[in-house]
Amino acid sequence: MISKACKYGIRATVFVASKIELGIKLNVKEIAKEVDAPEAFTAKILQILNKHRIITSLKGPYGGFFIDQFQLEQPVINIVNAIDGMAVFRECGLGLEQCSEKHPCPMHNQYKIAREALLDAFQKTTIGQLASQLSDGTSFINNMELSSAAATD
Amino acid sequence: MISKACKYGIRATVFVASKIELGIKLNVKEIAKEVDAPEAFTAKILQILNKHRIITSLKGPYGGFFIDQFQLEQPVINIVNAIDGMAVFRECGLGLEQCSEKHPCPMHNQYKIAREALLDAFQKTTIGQLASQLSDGTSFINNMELSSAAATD
DNA sequence: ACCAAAAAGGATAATTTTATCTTAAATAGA
DNA sequence: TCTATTTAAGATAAAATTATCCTTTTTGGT
Repeated sequence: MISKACKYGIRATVFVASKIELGIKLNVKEIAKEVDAPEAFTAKILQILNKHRIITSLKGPYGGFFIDQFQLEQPVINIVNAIDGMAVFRECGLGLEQCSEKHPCPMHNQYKIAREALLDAFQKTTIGQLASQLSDGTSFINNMELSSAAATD
Repeated sequence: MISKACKYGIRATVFVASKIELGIKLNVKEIAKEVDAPEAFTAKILQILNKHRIITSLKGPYGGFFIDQFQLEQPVINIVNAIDGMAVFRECGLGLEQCSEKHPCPMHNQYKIAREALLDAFQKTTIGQLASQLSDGTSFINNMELSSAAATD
Protein backbone atom coordinates (compact mmCIF):
# COMPACT_ATOMS: atom_id res chain seq x y z
CA MET A 1 0.00 0.00 0.00
CA ILE A 2 2.48 2.57 1.20
CA SER A 3 6.04 1.80 2.21
CA LYS A 4 7.27 1.04 5.67
CA ALA A 5 9.45 4.13 5.47
CA CYS A 6 6.37 6.19 4.77
CA LYS A 7 4.50 4.76 7.71
CA TYR A 8 7.43 5.52 9.97
CA GLY A 9 7.39 9.01 8.51
CA ILE A 10 3.74 9.59 9.27
CA ARG A 11 4.11 8.22 12.77
CA ALA A 12 7.16 10.36 13.42
CA THR A 13 5.50 13.49 12.10
CA VAL A 14 2.35 12.94 14.11
CA PHE A 15 4.36 12.31 17.23
CA VAL A 16 6.41 15.46 16.75
CA ALA A 17 3.24 17.37 16.01
CA SER A 18 1.61 16.10 19.15
CA LYS A 19 4.24 17.90 21.18
CA ILE A 20 3.73 21.32 19.67
CA GLU A 21 2.06 22.67 22.81
CA LEU A 22 5.10 21.84 24.87
CA GLY A 23 7.34 23.93 22.66
CA ILE A 24 10.12 21.39 22.90
CA LYS A 25 12.44 19.82 20.36
CA LEU A 26 12.69 16.09 20.05
CA ASN A 27 15.77 14.20 19.03
CA VAL A 28 16.00 11.18 16.76
CA LYS A 29 16.37 8.74 19.60
CA GLU A 30 13.20 9.86 21.36
CA ILE A 31 11.21 9.89 18.17
CA ALA A 32 12.41 6.51 16.96
CA LYS A 33 11.66 4.95 20.30
CA GLU A 34 8.15 6.31 20.64
CA VAL A 35 7.32 5.56 17.07
CA ASP A 36 8.79 2.09 17.21
CA ALA A 37 11.10 2.46 14.24
CA PRO A 38 14.84 1.79 13.85
CA GLU A 39 16.80 4.80 14.98
CA ALA A 40 19.19 5.33 12.08
CA PHE A 41 16.46 4.73 9.56
CA THR A 42 14.24 7.17 11.35
CA ALA A 43 17.02 9.73 11.12
CA LYS A 44 17.03 9.38 7.34
CA ILE A 45 13.32 9.80 7.17
CA LEU A 46 13.35 12.83 9.41
CA GLN A 47 15.94 14.31 7.09
CA ILE A 48 13.60 13.92 4.15
CA LEU A 49 10.70 15.35 6.09
CA ASN A 50 12.76 18.36 7.03
CA LYS A 51 13.82 18.93 3.43
CA HIS A 52 10.20 18.88 2.39
CA ARG A 53 9.33 21.25 5.22
CA ILE A 54 6.95 18.78 6.80
CA ILE A 55 8.78 19.26 10.05
CA THR A 56 11.69 21.49 11.02
CA SER A 57 15.06 20.55 12.40
CA LEU A 58 17.74 22.41 14.25
CA LYS A 59 21.28 21.15 14.67
CA GLY A 60 23.52 21.44 17.65
CA PRO A 61 22.97 21.13 21.35
CA TYR A 62 19.37 21.78 22.33
CA GLY A 63 18.55 21.09 18.73
CA GLY A 64 16.15 18.50 17.43
CA PHE A 65 12.91 18.23 15.51
CA PHE A 66 9.76 20.22 15.97
CA ILE A 67 6.80 21.42 14.01
CA ASP A 68 5.41 24.88 13.42
CA GLN A 69 1.80 25.87 13.69
CA PHE A 70 1.41 26.34 9.93
CA GLN A 71 2.80 22.88 9.31
CA LEU A 72 -0.07 21.34 11.25
CA GLU A 73 -2.38 22.43 8.46
CA GLN A 74 -0.63 20.26 5.91
CA PRO A 75 -2.46 17.19 4.70
CA VAL A 76 -0.90 13.79 5.36
CA ILE A 77 -0.56 13.29 1.62
CA ASN A 78 2.39 15.67 1.77
CA ILE A 79 4.25 13.12 3.85
CA VAL A 80 3.36 10.31 1.49
CA ASN A 81 4.45 12.42 -1.43
CA ALA A 82 7.76 13.28 0.22
CA ILE A 83 8.65 9.67 0.95
CA ASP A 84 6.87 7.44 -1.55
CA GLY A 85 5.85 9.90 -4.22
CA MET A 86 2.43 10.02 -5.83
CA ALA A 87 2.77 7.08 -8.19
CA VAL A 88 0.49 4.74 -6.18
CA PHE A 89 -2.38 7.08 -6.73
CA ARG A 90 -1.91 7.06 -10.47
CA GLU A 91 -0.90 3.47 -11.08
CA CYS A 92 -3.15 0.95 -12.72
CA GLY A 93 -4.39 -1.83 -10.48
CA LEU A 94 -2.91 -4.37 -12.83
CA GLY A 95 0.34 -2.48 -13.28
CA LEU A 96 -0.31 -1.66 -16.90
CA GLU A 97 1.37 1.41 -18.33
CA GLN A 98 -1.14 1.58 -21.11
CA CYS A 99 -4.16 1.73 -18.87
CA SER A 100 -6.03 5.02 -18.87
CA GLU A 101 -9.50 6.42 -18.62
CA LYS A 102 -9.86 6.13 -22.40
CA HIS A 103 -8.32 2.70 -22.63
CA PRO A 104 -9.12 1.17 -19.26
CA CYS A 105 -7.87 -2.21 -18.22
CA PRO A 106 -10.49 -4.70 -17.08
CA MET A 107 -10.11 -3.67 -13.46
CA HIS A 108 -9.84 0.05 -14.01
CA ASN A 109 -13.16 1.24 -12.70
CA GLN A 110 -13.34 -0.93 -9.63
CA TYR A 111 -9.78 -0.20 -8.70
CA LYS A 112 -10.14 3.51 -9.24
CA ILE A 113 -12.70 3.75 -6.48
CA ALA A 114 -10.33 2.22 -3.97
CA ARG A 115 -7.38 4.26 -5.13
CA GLU A 116 -9.32 7.47 -4.84
CA ALA A 117 -10.62 6.57 -1.40
CA LEU A 118 -7.05 6.14 -0.29
CA LEU A 119 -5.95 9.41 -1.83
CA ASP A 120 -8.91 11.07 -0.21
CA ALA A 121 -8.01 9.75 3.21
CA PHE A 122 -4.53 11.21 2.94
CA GLN A 123 -5.66 14.43 1.35
CA LYS A 124 -8.36 15.42 3.71
CA THR A 125 -6.61 14.50 6.91
CA THR A 126 -4.16 17.04 8.24
CA ILE A 127 -1.18 16.39 10.43
CA GLY A 128 -2.76 18.53 13.11
CA GLN A 129 -5.92 16.47 13.06
CA LEU A 130 -4.00 13.27 13.60
CA ALA A 131 -1.86 14.82 16.30
CA SER A 132 -4.86 16.07 18.20
CA GLN A 133 -6.27 12.57 18.32
CA LEU A 134 -3.38 11.52 20.47
CA SER A 135 -4.31 11.62 24.10
CA ASP A 136 -1.67 13.88 25.50
CA GLY A 137 0.04 12.12 28.38
CA THR A 138 1.07 8.94 26.66
CA SER A 139 2.52 8.26 23.24
CA PHE A 140 0.22 6.97 20.55
CA ILE A 141 2.05 3.72 20.71
CA ASN A 142 1.43 3.31 24.38
CA ASN A 143 -2.12 4.52 23.94
CA MET A 144 -3.04 1.28 22.40
CA GLU A 145 -0.99 -1.28 24.20
CA LEU A 146 -3.94 -2.79 25.99
CA SER A 147 -5.06 -4.44 22.79
CA SER A 148 -3.20 -7.19 21.05
CA ALA A 149 -5.56 -7.44 18.09
CA ALA A 150 -4.75 -6.13 14.63
CA ALA A 151 -6.82 -3.58 12.77
CA THR A 152 -9.03 -6.23 11.23
CA ASP A 153 -12.32 -5.39 12.83
CA MET B 1 -0.65 -1.60 -2.83
CA ILE B 2 -0.31 -5.12 -4.12
CA SER B 3 2.93 -6.67 -5.29
CA LYS B 4 4.23 -6.78 -8.82
CA ALA B 5 4.07 -10.55 -8.68
CA CYS B 6 0.40 -10.33 -7.81
CA LYS B 7 -0.33 -7.99 -10.69
CA TYR B 8 1.44 -10.36 -13.05
CA GLY B 9 -0.67 -13.11 -11.57
CA ILE B 10 -3.93 -11.31 -12.16
CA ARG B 11 -2.96 -10.41 -15.69
CA ALA B 12 -1.89 -13.96 -16.44
CA THR B 13 -5.05 -15.43 -15.02
CA VAL B 14 -7.28 -13.04 -16.89
CA PHE B 15 -5.44 -13.71 -20.10
CA VAL B 16 -5.73 -17.47 -19.67
CA ALA B 17 -9.38 -17.05 -18.77
CA SER B 18 -10.02 -14.99 -21.86
CA LYS B 19 -9.12 -18.00 -23.98
CA ILE B 20 -11.56 -20.39 -22.38
CA GLU B 21 -13.84 -20.40 -25.43
CA LEU B 22 -11.02 -21.57 -27.63
CA GLY B 23 -10.43 -24.63 -25.48
CA ILE B 24 -6.69 -24.32 -25.89
CA LYS B 25 -3.80 -24.53 -23.47
CA LEU B 26 -1.30 -21.75 -23.23
CA ASN B 27 2.34 -22.16 -22.37
CA VAL B 28 4.46 -19.95 -20.15
CA LYS B 29 6.12 -18.20 -23.04
CA GLU B 30 2.88 -17.12 -24.63
CA ILE B 31 1.42 -15.98 -21.36
CA ALA B 32 4.48 -14.07 -20.26
CA LYS B 33 4.71 -12.31 -23.58
CA GLU B 34 1.09 -11.23 -23.77
CA VAL B 35 1.02 -10.19 -20.16
CA ASP B 36 4.32 -8.35 -20.39
CA ALA B 37 6.03 -10.10 -17.54
CA PRO B 38 9.40 -11.87 -17.30
CA GLU B 39 9.07 -15.44 -18.46
CA ALA B 40 10.75 -17.37 -15.66
CA PHE B 41 9.07 -15.26 -13.04
CA THR B 42 5.74 -15.79 -14.70
CA ALA B 43 6.37 -19.52 -14.56
CA LYS B 44 6.77 -19.31 -10.80
CA ILE B 45 3.58 -17.36 -10.45
CA LEU B 46 1.65 -19.74 -12.66
CA GLN B 47 2.90 -22.52 -10.43
CA ILE B 48 1.42 -20.83 -7.40
CA LEU B 49 -1.83 -20.17 -9.21
CA ASN B 50 -2.05 -23.80 -10.17
CA LYS B 51 -1.41 -24.95 -6.60
CA HIS B 52 -4.21 -22.70 -5.44
CA ARG B 53 -6.46 -24.01 -8.18
CA ILE B 54 -6.91 -20.58 -9.69
CA ILE B 55 -5.91 -22.03 -13.02
CA THR B 56 -5.00 -25.54 -14.08
CA SER B 57 -1.82 -26.84 -15.63
CA LEU B 58 -0.91 -29.91 -17.58
CA LYS B 59 2.64 -31.07 -18.17
CA GLY B 60 4.09 -32.57 -21.27
CA PRO B 61 3.66 -31.95 -24.96
CA TYR B 62 0.37 -30.27 -25.77
CA GLY B 63 0.31 -29.28 -22.12
CA GLY B 64 0.08 -25.81 -20.73
CA PHE B 65 -2.24 -23.65 -18.68
CA PHE B 66 -5.96 -23.28 -18.96
CA ILE B 67 -8.95 -22.45 -16.85
CA ASP B 68 -12.13 -24.35 -16.16
CA GLN B 69 -15.60 -22.92 -16.24
CA PHE B 70 -16.06 -23.12 -12.48
CA GLN B 71 -12.81 -21.23 -11.96
CA LEU B 72 -14.21 -18.24 -13.80
CA GLU B 73 -16.59 -17.72 -10.89
CA GLN B 74 -13.79 -17.14 -8.47
CA PRO B 75 -13.28 -13.59 -7.21
CA VAL B 76 -10.02 -11.85 -7.98
CA ILE B 77 -9.27 -11.71 -4.27
CA ASN B 78 -8.41 -15.40 -4.52
CA ILE B 79 -5.47 -14.50 -6.71
CA VAL B 80 -4.35 -11.77 -4.35
CA ASN B 81 -4.66 -14.15 -1.45
CA ALA B 82 -2.63 -16.83 -3.24
CA ILE B 83 0.24 -14.51 -4.04
CA ASP B 84 0.32 -11.69 -1.50
CA GLY B 85 -1.89 -13.03 1.26
CA MET B 86 -4.60 -11.07 3.00
CA ALA B 87 -2.43 -9.00 5.30
CA VAL B 88 -2.86 -5.73 3.35
CA PHE B 89 -6.55 -5.82 4.08
CA ARG B 90 -6.00 -6.15 7.79
CA GLU B 91 -2.99 -3.96 8.32
CA CYS B 92 -3.14 -0.61 10.00
CA GLY B 93 -2.51 2.40 7.78
CA LEU B 94 0.32 3.47 10.02
CA GLY B 95 1.75 -0.03 10.38
CA LEU B 96 0.88 -0.30 14.04
CA GLU B 97 0.39 -3.80 15.42
CA GLN B 98 -1.59 -2.44 18.31
CA CYS B 99 -4.16 -0.68 16.19
CA SER B 100 -7.65 -2.14 16.32
CA GLU B 101 -11.25 -1.08 16.26
CA LYS B 102 -11.21 -0.69 20.03
CA HIS B 103 -7.87 1.06 20.13
CA PRO B 104 -7.71 2.80 16.79
CA CYS B 105 -4.69 4.73 15.65
CA PRO B 106 -5.30 8.34 14.58
CA MET B 107 -5.77 7.33 10.95
CA HIS B 108 -7.82 4.22 11.54
CA ASN B 109 -11.24 5.33 10.38
CA GLN B 110 -10.15 7.19 7.28
CA TYR B 111 -7.84 4.44 6.21
CA LYS B 112 -10.36 1.73 6.84
CA ILE B 113 -12.66 3.15 4.20
CA ALA B 114 -9.98 2.92 1.54
CA ARG B 115 -8.84 -0.51 2.62
CA GLU B 116 -12.35 -1.84 2.46
CA ALA B 117 -12.96 -0.29 -0.93
CA LEU B 118 -9.93 -2.13 -2.20
CA LEU B 119 -11.01 -5.40 -0.67
CA ASP B 120 -14.43 -4.87 -2.13
CA ALA B 121 -13.06 -4.34 -5.60
CA PHE B 122 -11.20 -7.62 -5.46
CA GLN B 123 -13.99 -9.50 -3.77
CA LYS B 124 -16.84 -8.59 -5.99
CA THR B 125 -15.01 -8.90 -9.28
CA THR B 126 -14.70 -12.37 -10.68
CA ILE B 127 -12.03 -13.65 -13.01
CA GLY B 128 -14.70 -14.33 -15.59
CA GLN B 129 -15.93 -10.77 -15.44
CA LEU B 130 -12.49 -9.41 -16.11
CA ALA B 131 -11.86 -11.89 -18.88
CA SER B 132 -15.08 -11.01 -20.64
CA GLN B 133 -14.05 -7.39 -20.73
CA LEU B 134 -11.21 -8.30 -23.02
CA SER B 135 -12.16 -7.75 -26.59
CA ASP B 136 -11.54 -11.12 -28.06
CA GLY B 137 -9.19 -10.79 -31.00
CA THR B 138 -6.38 -8.90 -29.36
CA SER B 139 -4.70 -9.29 -26.01
CA PHE B 140 -5.57 -6.90 -23.26
CA ILE B 141 -2.14 -5.47 -23.56
CA ASN B 142 -2.55 -4.75 -27.23
CA ASN B 143 -6.04 -3.48 -26.63
CA MET B 144 -4.69 -0.38 -25.09
CA GLU B 145 -1.58 0.37 -26.99
CA LEU B 146 -3.02 3.40 -28.70
CA SER B 147 -2.74 5.37 -25.51
CA SER B 148 0.48 6.35 -23.85
CA ALA B 149 -1.13 7.94 -20.81
CA ALA B 150 -1.16 6.38 -17.38
CA ALA B 151 -4.27 5.64 -15.38
CA THR B 152 -4.28 9.05 -13.72
CA ASP B 153 -7.54 10.39 -15.06
C1' DA C 1 38.43 29.32 20.84
C1' DC C 2 36.96 24.96 22.35
C1' DC C 3 33.92 21.28 23.52
C1' DA C 4 29.79 18.66 23.43
C1' DA C 5 25.40 17.63 21.36
C1' DA C 6 22.65 17.14 17.68
C1' DA C 7 21.29 16.60 12.68
C1' DA C 8 23.21 15.82 7.76
C1' DG C 9 25.41 13.14 4.59
C1' DG C 10 27.76 9.26 2.64
C1' DA C 11 29.06 4.47 2.62
C1' DT C 12 27.86 -0.04 3.59
C1' DA C 13 25.12 -4.05 5.03
C1' DA C 14 20.97 -6.95 5.58
C1' DT C 15 16.62 -8.31 4.03
C1' DT C 16 12.96 -8.81 0.83
C1' DT C 17 11.28 -8.90 -3.64
C1' DT C 18 11.92 -9.71 -8.30
C1' DA C 19 14.15 -12.33 -11.76
C1' DT C 20 16.94 -16.06 -13.96
C1' DC C 21 19.01 -20.51 -14.71
C1' DT C 22 19.41 -25.40 -14.37
C1' DT C 23 17.70 -29.88 -13.51
C1' DA C 24 13.81 -33.05 -12.57
C1' DA C 25 9.28 -34.91 -13.44
C1' DA C 26 5.35 -35.78 -16.34
C1' DT C 27 3.21 -36.95 -20.60
C1' DA C 28 1.90 -37.32 -25.51
C1' DG C 29 3.28 -39.30 -29.69
C1' DA C 30 6.34 -42.02 -32.69
C1' DT D 1 10.45 -47.54 -25.03
C1' DC D 2 12.43 -43.41 -26.61
C1' DT D 3 12.18 -38.60 -27.57
C1' DA D 4 10.52 -34.07 -27.45
C1' DT D 5 7.83 -30.80 -25.00
C1' DT D 6 6.08 -28.68 -21.23
C1' DT D 7 5.45 -27.65 -16.19
C1' DA D 8 7.66 -28.24 -11.35
C1' DA D 9 11.15 -27.48 -8.36
C1' DG D 10 15.39 -25.89 -6.51
C1' DA D 11 19.39 -22.96 -6.58
C1' DT D 12 21.20 -18.63 -7.54
C1' DA D 13 21.44 -13.75 -8.92
C1' DA D 14 19.95 -8.95 -9.34
C1' DA D 15 17.46 -5.10 -7.76
C1' DA D 16 14.95 -2.59 -4.44
C1' DT D 17 13.93 -1.56 0.18
C1' DT D 18 15.09 -1.36 4.84
C1' DA D 19 18.59 -0.73 8.18
C1' DT D 20 23.19 0.47 10.22
C1' DC D 21 27.56 2.81 10.80
C1' DC D 22 30.86 6.39 10.39
C1' DT D 23 32.25 11.04 9.34
C1' DT D 24 31.04 15.91 8.70
C1' DT D 25 28.60 20.06 9.74
C1' DT D 26 26.18 23.09 12.69
C1' DT D 27 25.53 25.36 16.92
C1' DG D 28 24.95 26.44 21.91
C1' DG D 29 27.49 26.84 26.05
C1' DT D 30 31.74 27.45 28.48
